[in-house]
Amino acid sequence: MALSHAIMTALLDEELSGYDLTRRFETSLGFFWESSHQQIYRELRQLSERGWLQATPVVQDGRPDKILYALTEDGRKALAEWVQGPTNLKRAKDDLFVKLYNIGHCDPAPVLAEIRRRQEQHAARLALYEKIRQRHYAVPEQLSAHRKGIYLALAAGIRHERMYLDWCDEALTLLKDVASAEP
Amino acid sequence: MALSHAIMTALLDEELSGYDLTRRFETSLGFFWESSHQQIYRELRQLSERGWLQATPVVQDGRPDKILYALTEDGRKALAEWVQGPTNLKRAKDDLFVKLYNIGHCDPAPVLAEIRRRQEQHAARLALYEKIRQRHYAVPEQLSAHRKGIYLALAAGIRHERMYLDWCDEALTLLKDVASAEP
DNA sequence: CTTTGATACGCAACTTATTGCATATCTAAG
DNA sequence: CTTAGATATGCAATAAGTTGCGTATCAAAG
Repeated sequence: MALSHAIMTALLDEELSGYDLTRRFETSLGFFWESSHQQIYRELRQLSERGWLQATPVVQDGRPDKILYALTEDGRKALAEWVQGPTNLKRAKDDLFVKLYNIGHCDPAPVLAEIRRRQEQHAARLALYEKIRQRHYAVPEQLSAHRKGIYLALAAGIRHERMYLDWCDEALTLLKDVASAEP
Repeated sequence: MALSHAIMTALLDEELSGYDLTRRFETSLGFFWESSHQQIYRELRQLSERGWLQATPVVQDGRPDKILYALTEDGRKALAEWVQGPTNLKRAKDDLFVKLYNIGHCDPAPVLAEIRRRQEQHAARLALYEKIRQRHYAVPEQLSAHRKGIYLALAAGIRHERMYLDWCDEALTLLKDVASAEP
């Protein structure tokens, strides 16, 4: 159960609607945690039923009505307990690595192409993260505790993208003659 | 559907039982793809029903009987198609990053402790991967295409562990006064 | 006055993954 | 002789995630 905690984390200091949360999960928090709007809405309903969120319908003018969700005291307590509890480390589960095991049995060209695509994607992400860092987290030592936490998540993202790009270089160099040579 | 492809990949050049596969998923392939034996057995049954695997019961002497699974021609074709197809990139979904967002709202001590635990886990993994590299992949340029692929998965693992360890250092340094200061 | 697009919400069906439990056989150690 | 441990397989229940579809409202552009 982790999406629920990610949602509650997003609600730590603001009330948000399902739609707002969907936006959040496309940026910031979403850099580390993806989710579809369908699942977010379902999770929100379940969390309200469990008493961890307070739902407030808001009638709007000029746009469709919405439901704002706020973290309750119970929710805050449950979240704190989860943060305090143990975290189990999970493997990445990247399909590309499984595909790499198939080189030598399949045509390697599509795998090579995929690595090049990754190179672009990760370069784009890195650029985005770097920009955010420069704008909002230029001097990490001077940030509040809360923002240090967020900065560190961003820093992990930056390190990850750099690492991945370096790996792509290594992979493309090592495989450059494989592409044409073997079937 | 990716576990099924990981299983088929493991069966590329040997017949294995569910038990054997469970072992494989605790080492080698398992460094990048975790799975429980229950799920593996279920997947094996489904893949046999779909005709992608051929199941052969083997009566054993001295130990319990088993079922050996081999990749069929159809299975090989399906796997090749999957390798050729697009790969969608997935976010890591590490709970620890969500927890980082909670620093400043919760007691940060347990998060710090978790980062130290990660440091140990990743150091251990790195040592293991390095050992495997030294033993079997010392000169990557001279490997066959197939083993180059496996080596690159290992290389990604090594880079990942190193990157994570560096990040842990950064995090612990940045948070070292937060631990005592804020509630 | 119609289309496009953003906002706002959700159901249903399906697949995938996790957790807990259960059952055997045989070896080797004590 | 009994117990621990490796080998070998599985069911059932639950949780989590994905995919496809459906319903609205309203603004602004054409």
